[in-house]
Amino acid sequence: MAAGRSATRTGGRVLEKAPVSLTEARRLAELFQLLADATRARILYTLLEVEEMCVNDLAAILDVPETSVSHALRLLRIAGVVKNRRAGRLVYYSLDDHHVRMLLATTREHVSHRFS
Amino acid sequence: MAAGRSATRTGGRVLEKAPVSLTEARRLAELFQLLADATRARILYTLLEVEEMCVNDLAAILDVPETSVSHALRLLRIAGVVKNRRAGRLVYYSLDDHHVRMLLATTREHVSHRFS
DNA sequence: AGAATATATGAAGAGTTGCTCATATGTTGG
DNA sequence: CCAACATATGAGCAACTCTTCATATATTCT
Repeated sequence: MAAGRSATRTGGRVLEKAPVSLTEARRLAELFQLLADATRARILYTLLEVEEMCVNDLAAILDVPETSVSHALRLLRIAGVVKNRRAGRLVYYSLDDHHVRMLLATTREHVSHRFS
Repeated sequence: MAAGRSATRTGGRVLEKAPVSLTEARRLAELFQLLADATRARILYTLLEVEEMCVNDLAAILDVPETSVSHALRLLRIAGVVKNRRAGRLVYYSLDDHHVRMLLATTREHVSHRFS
C-alpha cells in the first residue's frame, strides 16, 4: 500500500504531520545534491577559502579537466550558489549564497571530526 | 589535458594545494549524498524532531510506501547515521551521529531562509 | 584579420540511484 | 504450530548523473 494512516499497531508517538513537507524536502535534497559530488564540493570549499578563482586555476589546483570544472560551475551557477565575473579571457567565480557559505563553513568542521 | 600546473596566463591568487583533498571530498560527497534524497531527508528531519520512530509510523507520516522507507533506512543505517532498536515486531530508528544531527539542525534553519 | 588562449556547451555512453514488486525473515498471539 | 503483522532484502527497470570528446564562443595579441 502507498500510505494513509498506519493500518494496525504502531509505535504511538506519532506526529500529526511530517516536520518537513515534500516540496521543502525536494528543495533541500536538490541543494544537498550539489554538494554530493567530489568535484563540486572541492570547488566550493576552495572558493570558501580564496574568495575568488578563475576556471583554469580551479582545474589546475584540483587536478581535474577544465571542461569538467566548467560543467560543475555551470550547475552551481544555475543553482545560484556561485556567481562569476569576467576579466579579459578569464572568468572568476566566487560564492554567491550566504546560507550555502555558512553551510560549507559548518560542515567543513563537522566532517573533519566525523572521520577520525 | 588532465591537469598539471596551469599552462599559461592564469589568475594569480593560486593556492599551492586544494583545501580539501580528493579523498576527503569523496567522503563529504558521500555524506551529502545521503541527504540528497527527499525521502531520506524527511526521515532524518523527522527523527531530529521526535527522537525515535518506528518504520510504519515513518511511512505513514511521510506518505511513502513502507518498503521505500525501509530501503532508505538501510542506507542511513549502513552509513552510521541512524541506529535502530527492536521492540517486539516494531523497530525504532533514531539518529546516531552527533555531527549529522548538528548538520541537520543547522541546515533546517538556513534552508527555510534560502527559499523566501 | 588570424592565431592562440580561456571558457562554455552539447551529445553520447557508462555507471549509479531509487522505485516497485515479490519474497524472505522476525515476532506475537491464538 | 499457524496466521497475521512488521520489517528487510533482492531483482529488474526507468531515470538521472558524471565524464569525455568535439565543438562553439569570447577575448587578446600581433
